[in-house]
Amino acid sequence: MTTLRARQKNDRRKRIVAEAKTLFRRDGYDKTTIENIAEAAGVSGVTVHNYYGTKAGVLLALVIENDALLIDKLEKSLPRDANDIVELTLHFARGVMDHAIAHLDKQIWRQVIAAVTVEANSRLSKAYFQLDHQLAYVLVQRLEGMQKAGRLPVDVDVEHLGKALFHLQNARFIQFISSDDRTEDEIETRLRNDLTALLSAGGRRT
Amino acid sequence: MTTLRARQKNDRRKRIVAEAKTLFRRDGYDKTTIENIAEAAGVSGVTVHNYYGTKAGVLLALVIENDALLIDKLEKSLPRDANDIVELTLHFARGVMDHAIAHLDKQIWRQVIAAVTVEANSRLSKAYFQLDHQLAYVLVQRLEGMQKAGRLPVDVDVEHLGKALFHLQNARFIQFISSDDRTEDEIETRLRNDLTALLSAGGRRT
DNA sequence: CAAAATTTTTTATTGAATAAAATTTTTCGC
DNA sequence: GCGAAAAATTTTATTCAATAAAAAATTTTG
Repeated sequence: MTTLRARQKNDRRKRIVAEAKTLFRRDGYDKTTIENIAEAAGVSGVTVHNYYGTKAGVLLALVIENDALLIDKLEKSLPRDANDIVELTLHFARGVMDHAIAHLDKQIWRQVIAAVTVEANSRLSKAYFQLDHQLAYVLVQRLEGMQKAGRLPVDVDVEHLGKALFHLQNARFIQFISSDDRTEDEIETRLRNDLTALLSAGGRRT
Repeated sequence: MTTLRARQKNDRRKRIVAEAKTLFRRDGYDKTTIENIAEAAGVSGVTVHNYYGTKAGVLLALVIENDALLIDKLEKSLPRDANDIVELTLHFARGVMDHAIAHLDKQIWRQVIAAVTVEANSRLSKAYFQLDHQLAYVLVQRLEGMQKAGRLPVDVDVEHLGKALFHLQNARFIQFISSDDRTEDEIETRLRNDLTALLSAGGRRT
């Protein structure tokens, strides 16, 4: 049995997040005030604070919703028969960037990254990192597939490899959003350079 | 000829940054107010704003000062005769973490990362990224040395490799400061795992 | 239906950030 | 050196995020 109280709370949460997304997209993060969001959602400003702690908290909540979709999307779109690590990772990186830009602009993504860093121990940040982890695992799974198909040396630890690739991709993603005029192509090139350099540096296989 | 005005301005800058460092370290970032800093430095709060824009701006200014020292330190301490990439990078990472912790605590470093992300286009953030770039180049130089000494395949692009290694190290550094109880050893292990996985995944050299 | 429990709203305060006006200090030509 | 002009700081005022405590409203439960 869901009590009335629980349902109302849920409704308010939904309204707050939905209205926040609309306002953030329309007016930008800075120009949207907590009061604006509260008014649009039909609650008081303090209630927004009670629910999400900070303005960035509201932002994180909506990003987390969207990112859950990204995982599904990547799980479907990431090729299972990739020939090499580079192409796999670049495909992954494209998926992440496309998805990000489709939902929020760079200025707002910078706020997201800042928020999960400063409030790294908050409930919402942990949820965010949890999703990052799942995202990295999509990559790990594909690498396992490649290893089984003999396209990757058997002595490679695919879990470590997947996480490393994810980190690299993430670093470049942050670079992508950190400047308004850095293009996806530019970032793709850099990531490709990272990967080819690293992979070619291993050398001397027996 | 340095005018009196220029000298006074310089003095004020120095006082603000020095007092801010003392206060941030003693009371923490959040509990230190701009007014506290201003009072300690003998100026008005608005002057601090005029000089550095934001509280985070003051923090960045002092971090930039310290990071210049880090570059010198690493340039000296990073071994020129490293046998492999892994040991070189781990040494580098240690240097960065040790230096960071020696100057400010993790909570404050989180503010630094957040600040350079949100205000990615500000003067101070650009200066910060510039130092990051120089830092990465210390690594690049060592790699060049290794390549010349025949400890690295000649077809490896050391500039790309150095930047990639730096990014990876940086990602792990951010992870290091993101939780108060993550140790340097723990991070070293993770970075080692990243590197060995990536380097072993390259394979099939002719 | 009424008391108890829960939640939201109201009210108030602190501090960052920003802008404009007022004041002080330095500079520079004479 | 003096005084006007220029430059910088301080004062004053405002908006908004964040937080806390008290008050009010609503739901739950016996």
